[in-house]
Amino acid sequence: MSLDQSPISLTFPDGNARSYDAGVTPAQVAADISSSLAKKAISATVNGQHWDLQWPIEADASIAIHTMKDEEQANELVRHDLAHIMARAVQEIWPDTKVTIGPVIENGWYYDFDRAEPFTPEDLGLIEKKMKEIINKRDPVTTEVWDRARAVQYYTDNNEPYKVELIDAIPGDEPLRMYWHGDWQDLCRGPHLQHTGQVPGDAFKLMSVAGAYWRGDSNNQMLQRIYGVAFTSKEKLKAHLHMLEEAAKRDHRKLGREMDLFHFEEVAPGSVFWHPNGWRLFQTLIAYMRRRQEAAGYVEVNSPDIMDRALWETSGHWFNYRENMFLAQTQDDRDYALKPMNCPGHMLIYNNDIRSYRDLPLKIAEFGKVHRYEPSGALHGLLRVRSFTQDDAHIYCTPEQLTEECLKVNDLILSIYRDFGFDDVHIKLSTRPENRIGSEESWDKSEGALKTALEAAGMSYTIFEGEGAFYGPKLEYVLRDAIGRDWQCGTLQVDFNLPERFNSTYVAASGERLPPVMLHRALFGSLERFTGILIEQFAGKLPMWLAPRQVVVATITSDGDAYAQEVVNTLRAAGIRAETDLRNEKINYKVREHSLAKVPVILAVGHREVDERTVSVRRLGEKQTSVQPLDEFVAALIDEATPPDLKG
RNA sequence: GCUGCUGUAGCUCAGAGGUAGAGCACUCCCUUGGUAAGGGAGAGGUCGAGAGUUCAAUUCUCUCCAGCAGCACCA
Repeated sequence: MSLDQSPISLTFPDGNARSYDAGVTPAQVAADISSSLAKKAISATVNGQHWDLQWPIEADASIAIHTMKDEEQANELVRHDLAHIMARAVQEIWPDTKVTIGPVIENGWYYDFDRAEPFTPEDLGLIEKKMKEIINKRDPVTTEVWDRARAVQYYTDNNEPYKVELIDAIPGDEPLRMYWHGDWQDLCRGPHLQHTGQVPGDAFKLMSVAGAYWRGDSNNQMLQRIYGVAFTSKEKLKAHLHMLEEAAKRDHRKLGREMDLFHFEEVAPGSVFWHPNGWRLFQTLIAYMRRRQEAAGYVEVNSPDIMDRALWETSGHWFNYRENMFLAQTQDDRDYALKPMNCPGHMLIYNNDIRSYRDLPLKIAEFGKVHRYEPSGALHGLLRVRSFTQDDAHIYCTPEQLTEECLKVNDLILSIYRDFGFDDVHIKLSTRPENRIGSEESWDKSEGALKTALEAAGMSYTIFEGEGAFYGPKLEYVLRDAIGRDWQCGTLQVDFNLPERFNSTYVAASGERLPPVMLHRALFGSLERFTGILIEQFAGKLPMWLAPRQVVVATITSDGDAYAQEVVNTLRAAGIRAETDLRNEKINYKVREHSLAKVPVILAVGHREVDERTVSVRRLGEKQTSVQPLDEFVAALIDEATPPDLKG
């Protein structure tokens, strides 16, 4: 762009600077340093911006030249180039396919196509083969800047309507960048590699085809999306594929069957049939939460599952969420609905008495089961269901108490997550959505209260504009699990609206009747979902205090039956969840079966144990065993099985 | 809800236009065996549901239901 050829100074990461003519490209700079760097270079960072080797530099700048050793830049370029190479491969095989967009994502990329015929799994093999051919051609990547009119004309002529639409959506009037790999061309921000041969041909894999809406909008046409994963080396690809296999082994749906925790039926899609083992785990969680909430000053209530339409009209659910509610038809000409939330019921409990400022904050908790008609495609094991139990609570307080109550909830949530080994928690703050009730003023206040509390607690958070609930903004607590996946669990919402809709008041010190502020909060969120998350977090190997069966006492021969029963009785008396296995099977068989079912402790008893009043202890996942006196073992296990909140 | 795929015994899966098979699990018998599958016998299926094509459908076609992956959704 610049006409003058005045020298500019480029500063390298080691602090040295060199002088070049304005308009020099990183490729020229690399060649100036060494011919081997010129070959190996993949891109540059110029003034902190990821920069194509072909882009000119017009002013003084800092510069770093990247090679494949720079993992972050290399991954981005490899994935981005593969997106283009895949699109080119697809269009070479099926020329009538229209291209749309193909961004880099975590571990890989995807590209969305419009093609009448669906891609089959076999097609993926064809495409992959073609991609490797393109890589082997080592086609140089070239780039030009076009003005919009030319770009629009080009795509119109080439029957690529999606690209035209994309250009129309790019704001302003800035020129557009075009990229070529051989003859194939795409509109693209860049940067890209020097040539297709810089992509490692053995470090990528096409993973799946699925539908995806054009521009993410379900009103738009559905396109076909092909996902790929790519890395800078074959070893890294293998490691990633291995990690996926490991994650699949943690799948709570699979473990739920193996551990005999729950199942689903066609007659109740999205609703759980809890088996004895699963229900024990579920109840252990509820008992824990009940203790924590009681200690934090909550009172527990229970409200009806089915309530009249009138209530849901008052709360606003009837107008905002009726599509997603289960309705109950009866012979008395009334419309009922299964509760999708507990809050309206709690409003009625609040309103059933005259509340004084002395009663506030009033913290009403309920392990209420709610029903929501979730879209069929959303259902996923325990993680997304149509009926679930919330550890729900509503805190009624004065405006003055609001920030402090938010802080208390925040502390409680973090403390509880730590008890389950979740130390890595981040927070999302979702603000007023388009569809909402209540005044701007009340939204200002409630969003402000959440921000103030977070800042007072020194918590960092990410804002999600327009993602709040229809009645108020919300905080969402997101856990990162053992293998780096994020799970949204707890939530805290401020609500000025429901108290107003229900005409709720409290008597202030002045004698005035004032509306309380209300907090909605859930810590586990959905008990069903949290159970699923725990199963995946621990890969089924639950900590002792959560394990539904903590001990199985397995006999080696039937001579040990009486003693085994005695051991179980002793354990049960000590509050341990223990069972006998007296079956006529070999100890190997029993050990295998209980190990697969993830029972944390197997006690084998044979002649020696009977004679010496000991147990042979085998821990889940350990090969060696240890023989211990029964009393000693029980004492140690009691300690280990004590829930974290009850430990001294 | 949308796109694609799938649905056969409790589980994991094979099969084929002529009303079905394996392994494990289950029941019984033998076996009393010291830390991840001892041996034998037996029982078990309207092949997801309904309709259509056909002499004949579990197999082919259509509709519905459910599941899986992704998208959209998630008060």
